[in-house]
Amino acid sequence: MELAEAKQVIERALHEKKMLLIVGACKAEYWGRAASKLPQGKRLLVCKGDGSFALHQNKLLRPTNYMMNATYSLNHDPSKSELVLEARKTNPKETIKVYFESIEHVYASDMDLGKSDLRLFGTEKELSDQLMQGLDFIEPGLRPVKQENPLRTGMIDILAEDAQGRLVVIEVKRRLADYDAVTQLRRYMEVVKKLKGKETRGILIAPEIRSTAKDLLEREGLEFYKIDFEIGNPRAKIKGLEKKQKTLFES
Amino acid sequence: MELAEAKQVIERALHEKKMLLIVGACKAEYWGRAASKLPQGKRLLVCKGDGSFALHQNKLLRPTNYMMNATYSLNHDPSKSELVLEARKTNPKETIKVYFESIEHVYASDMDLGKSDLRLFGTEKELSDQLMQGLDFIEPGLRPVKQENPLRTGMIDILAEDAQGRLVVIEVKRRLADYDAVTQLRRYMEVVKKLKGKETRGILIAPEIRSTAKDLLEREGLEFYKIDFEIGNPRAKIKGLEKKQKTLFES
DNA sequence: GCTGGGAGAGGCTTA
DNA sequence: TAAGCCTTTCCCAGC
Repeated sequence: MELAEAKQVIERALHEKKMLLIVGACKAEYWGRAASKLPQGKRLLVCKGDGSFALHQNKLLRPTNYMMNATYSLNHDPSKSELVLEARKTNPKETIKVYFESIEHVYASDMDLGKSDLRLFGTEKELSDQLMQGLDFIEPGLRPVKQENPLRTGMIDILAEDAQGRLVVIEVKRRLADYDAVTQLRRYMEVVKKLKGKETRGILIAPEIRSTAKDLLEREGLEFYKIDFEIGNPRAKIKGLEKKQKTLFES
Repeated sequence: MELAEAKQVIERALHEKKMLLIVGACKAEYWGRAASKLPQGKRLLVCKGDGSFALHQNKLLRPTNYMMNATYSLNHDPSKSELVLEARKTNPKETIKVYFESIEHVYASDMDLGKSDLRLFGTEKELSDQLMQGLDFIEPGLRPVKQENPLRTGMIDILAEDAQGRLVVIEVKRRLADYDAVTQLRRYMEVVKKLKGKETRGILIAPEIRSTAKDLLEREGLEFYKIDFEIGNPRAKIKGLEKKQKTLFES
């Protein structure tokens, strides 16, 4: 395809905020939060109606170069037989230059910008909501008190109270809990204990826990419950639960 | 475009590991680590040669649905006038089904899978390499001992020794350091202190630090140096440095 | 607009 | 494979 011809199509597509696809041989340079150089090669460039810019190779999910809220300038230098697309943005200031040596394919589609209409199920918030409905299945008399309790240094997922009137800090993870999850829980537990000046427990609820994280958790006298939840529609359904070690306060 | 015709092109492209682009009206369902439903709408589907699958709307950088290492099955039900592309993978087990009602455009390009040929500058590793060249500009007599020192629970970016022979654990961040960066540093510092049984310092080097993180850092007696570096080619250049509070061991 | 934190994070490296 | 961690993380919700 002639570069001059491609330029026409591209300019029009960008102006009309269409979904623009370009397949061609190019090199690219990026300067902004970091910097990068991409040598010559055949690539796919996708420019979306909202100013999203993504240059893809034929592997991996993520683009090699990308930009949000880009504004474009397009320049064709016939003497160098090169079509240069420059994407810019401010805050932070970034630039990507794509130098097309040849263009194999251009396609522009009038696609609705629409709102994000994806409905996602099985998020951490959903799981937390479900737990707020009741915690008796974990332990009789354990009842949720407050969800998303803000502390200076983070947010307690669920604050609860057990049958003995002790405060229970609950940290929820929708997937493999790691070292950070446990240090988070410990931190919140310590804050609450200091704040309220009474015995406080810390419970981590997750489908799984990393071994090193489990070690720390046990050393700190925190509790872990393995939760088995079904990703459902419209909400996560808790299928099972398994206690992984004794409570500090159990004999 | 006829669905039956599209099916031929798509099947061939997938088999030949070409970069495949499909623009069409579809709905989609995902089931795996979470679950999602995407109602009818015009979208772009990109299937790459390495099995990367991404369904894009005309906004945002990230796809609404995606999968790595997908294997495909394609089915055309003429009675329902529907072309169904199913992407599957195991570990974890995931499925995406895309139901095409109509297809506006299909394009397949024989694009090299190649190796990742992007050269990126201004990474943390680069910054760390630069610091390994010498730390005298931070403090006279401070010298790097080891880079990327592995611990059971993580990696020390730089282990150094100061003029007094004390071990210094250095954590480097290329951008705003957060609470986690400080807990990381504290963890490594504690491990080293216990291991070596002698006075140990912990230094965080970053262009900026979050206020809550700074609080923790100061409470823990750790040190923060604000680094000002220029993203260069081929390496980050350290332009300036500012000490943000006194060392524990200073009067 | 900036800030904080989750994500179906992705992707890389090493044990 | 699991663990740990960096990323031009992206993205959203809250302030």
